[in-house]
Amino acid sequence: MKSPPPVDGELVTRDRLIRAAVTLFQRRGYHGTGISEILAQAGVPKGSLYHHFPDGKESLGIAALEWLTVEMEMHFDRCATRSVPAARTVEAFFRGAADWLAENDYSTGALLSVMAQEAGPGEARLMVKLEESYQRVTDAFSRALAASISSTDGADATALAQTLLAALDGAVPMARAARSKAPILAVLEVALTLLGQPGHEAGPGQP
Amino acid sequence: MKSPPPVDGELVTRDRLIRAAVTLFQRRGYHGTGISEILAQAGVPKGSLYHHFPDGKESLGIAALEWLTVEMEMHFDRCATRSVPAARTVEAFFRGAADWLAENDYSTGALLSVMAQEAGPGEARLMVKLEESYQRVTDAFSRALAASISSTDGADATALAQTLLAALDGAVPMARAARSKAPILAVLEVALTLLGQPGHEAGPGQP
DNA sequence: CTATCACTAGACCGATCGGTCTAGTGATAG
DNA sequence: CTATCACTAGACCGATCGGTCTAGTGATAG
Repeated sequence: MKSPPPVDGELVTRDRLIRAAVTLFQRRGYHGTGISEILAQAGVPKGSLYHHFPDGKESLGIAALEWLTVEMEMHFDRCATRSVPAARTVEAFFRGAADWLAENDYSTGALLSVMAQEAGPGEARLMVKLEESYQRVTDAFSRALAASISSTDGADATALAQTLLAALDGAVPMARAARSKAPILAVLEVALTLLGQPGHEAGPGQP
Repeated sequence: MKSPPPVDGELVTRDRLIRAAVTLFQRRGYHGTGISEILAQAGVPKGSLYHHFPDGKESLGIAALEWLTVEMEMHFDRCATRSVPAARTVEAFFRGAADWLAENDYSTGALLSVMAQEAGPGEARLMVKLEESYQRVTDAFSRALAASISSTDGADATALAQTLLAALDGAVPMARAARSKAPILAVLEVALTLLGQPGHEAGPGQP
């Protein structure tokens, strides 16, 4: 082994590719995004892509999913360790998505959801990764909820996390089509009634 | 004007194209489906496509959305006129989606949701149609729910319809990735608690 | 100073994309 | 019998797709 990564240099190019892939796949979907667009956005030549991802687009898709999954796991685990009340976790999650959509002119979307709907038998590895990612994100969300709901009602935290994640994933394209936060906020409102009234739960705030 | 449509002959080719487009867009998304695949599945030559849809793929996408929208409006309006209880409407809707997914080996998806996430500024007409379709489907669903819930809780029927539709649209790709009905059924379970307990509402059944 | 190696750079590839265009074909109107 | 018209059929188009391959380049190890 020669160059033990100069800490930059190795990761920078690879990471730029992943970040560009995440952004563009969210905007236009997996099949709707060309390799050349990713290259242009990342400012990287084609040779570098196939050096870092010898298996090409599908591997890049998998890396994009991994990146987003880790990002969400960290977010939810932060909520969990701070014992953020479930209602606040959900509200922040939904409002965050709505704001982020608005800031990007409603041109961005839910990565897992688009990719899961586009992937076919020709992208078997992508599909496997999608299953794993959904599982990990749901688990992390569920842990964040469980930290505060103990037993608010009969539904257990996993089913609740799955439902809320699905509701947001479904509301994002609605908001995108309507060019408005309204669908997400409407869904949030209903979701909060599911957790007991909006602001009524106590719980230690963030330090 | 010469041939006033022989009732068949005009519609058959056009409809075959639309049906093929719906099926394939659901499976692989809009950008993931090539014109040639649609042509092959419909058994129609290229010339016919551009005769019936001079504006090409985007028009076909719009026609596919219209077809699905009408289909869903009819379904929900049938529920409404028969005064099917809300819980039963929702249960049938979710279970129907789960069964249909399973029957198709989890290769099919939610048309509005995929297309809304893939459409960009280059497909402006598609985006406008998507907004309209979401609106009409939500309205029809909401009418079906309003027929029986009067005021079950504070949430009005429109917000509820929007939420349940979003939850299903989000659960479908989860089920697809997991190759299992479980995510849809879990979401259904939670949804039913939102409407009062699963089977507890009375209401005239179907004649 | 030299050999090695990770990585960059982009020319080039066949395949497929969505779309156009010309030549029929066959039923109808007169 | 003829002209018209909706429609079919598919050859053909340039552009772009994802992917390969060769030629560097520059830092490190010895």
